[in-house]
Amino acid sequence: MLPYEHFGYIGPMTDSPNDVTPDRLCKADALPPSDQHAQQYAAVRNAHETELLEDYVELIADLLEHQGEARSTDIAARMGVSQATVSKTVTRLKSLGLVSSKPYRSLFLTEKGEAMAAMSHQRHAIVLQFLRALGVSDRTARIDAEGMEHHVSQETLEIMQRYTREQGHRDV
Amino acid sequence: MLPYEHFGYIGPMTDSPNDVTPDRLCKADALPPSDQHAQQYAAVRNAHETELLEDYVELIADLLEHQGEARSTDIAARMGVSQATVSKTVTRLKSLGLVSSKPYRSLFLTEKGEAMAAMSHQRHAIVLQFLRALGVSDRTARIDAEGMEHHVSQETLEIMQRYTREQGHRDV
DNA sequence: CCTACAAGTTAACCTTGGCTAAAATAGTGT
DNA sequence: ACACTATTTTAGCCAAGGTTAACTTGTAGG
Ligand SMILES: [Mn+2]
Ligand SMILES: [Mn+2]
Ligand SMILES: [Mn+2]
Ligand SMILES: [Mn+2]
Repeated sequence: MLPYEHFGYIGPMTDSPNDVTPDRLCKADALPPSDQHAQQYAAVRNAHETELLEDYVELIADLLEHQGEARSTDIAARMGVSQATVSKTVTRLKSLGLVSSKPYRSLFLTEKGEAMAAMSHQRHAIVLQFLRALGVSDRTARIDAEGMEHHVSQETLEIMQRYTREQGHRDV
Repeated sequence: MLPYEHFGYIGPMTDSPNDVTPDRLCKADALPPSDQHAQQYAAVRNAHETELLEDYVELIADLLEHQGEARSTDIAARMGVSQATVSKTVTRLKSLGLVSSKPYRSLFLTEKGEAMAAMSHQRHAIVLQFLRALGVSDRTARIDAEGMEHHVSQETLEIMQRYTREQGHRDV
């Protein structure tokens, strides 16, 4: 069931970027202080709380823009998930005030939902364009961006933006 | 509860890397075909199935290396989670054949667990070093890497490695 | 108009990953 | 040996995100 029977091979690689390991070859790198380490994991758990919501509102906004309406059938197809699952998640989105709809009708975003969609879309685009600028293939960049986007801080986003901009001016 | 009341501001930014939008200013960018889009989300769901396991075995390996033993108290402290939660997750890790221990004793990794820990550690290190090479601060890089690592494909990992290596030779 | 079929909802179930509170075990010091 | 403390486990709770199967509603054709 779990896809971890095969561990995809990661070419030749040592622990440090340049092979030599100049100073201390003892004790790899030490663990960060316990409380800081805990905050790292907490940040990840935090991101997990909102990522599905972000993907939903982003997708709903895209459907509204590109097809004129957001039907839960389309969401189910695009998310690769059953309609029942979409229905339940939409209930949650409504209870959070992100989405509005009348029963058996198609979906709309509230102001708050639109704001979240806009932020998510922008962040998603920055990550995707950055990966492409790095040289990642379109297909892979889309897959990686879909997951990475939820774990990229403001600081990193700005650096990615700058890299993409400069890289775009350099060669193309 | 949900931390999405405030939307962290992302500086001035338009949709395309260079501001001008040369050709089509109509219709942003189109949605990918439905089945491809579904595969993106499926890949993310897939990563979510293993990421906690990966973090656990990685942490257990680190504790074994740096402290000589892996006690569930330490794991709980480092993960920022209750001991009961650790106990339950460890049960799952054991049932998956990744961890072994006798009741009330500290933890060890099986062969399989060590293999997973080694892969995860390596991938984590590549992502962390890449972020630092990009110019992200240590603290932020650690936080982002903790989440991103689980969503970075082989292809992207190799590109990150190459970037880090070249960047390391360029200035430093 | 009414009937089929498509679309949406609900019910019942499952696993994961959190929690608290209480019970069991291990280890330590006197 | 025994009692106290720290550690680990268990039990019972919860929410999220998934499933299938059955039910309801909307809509388009004849
Ligand atoms: Mn997105
Ligand atoms: Mn996403
Ligand atoms: Mn890791
Ligand atoms: Mn991680």
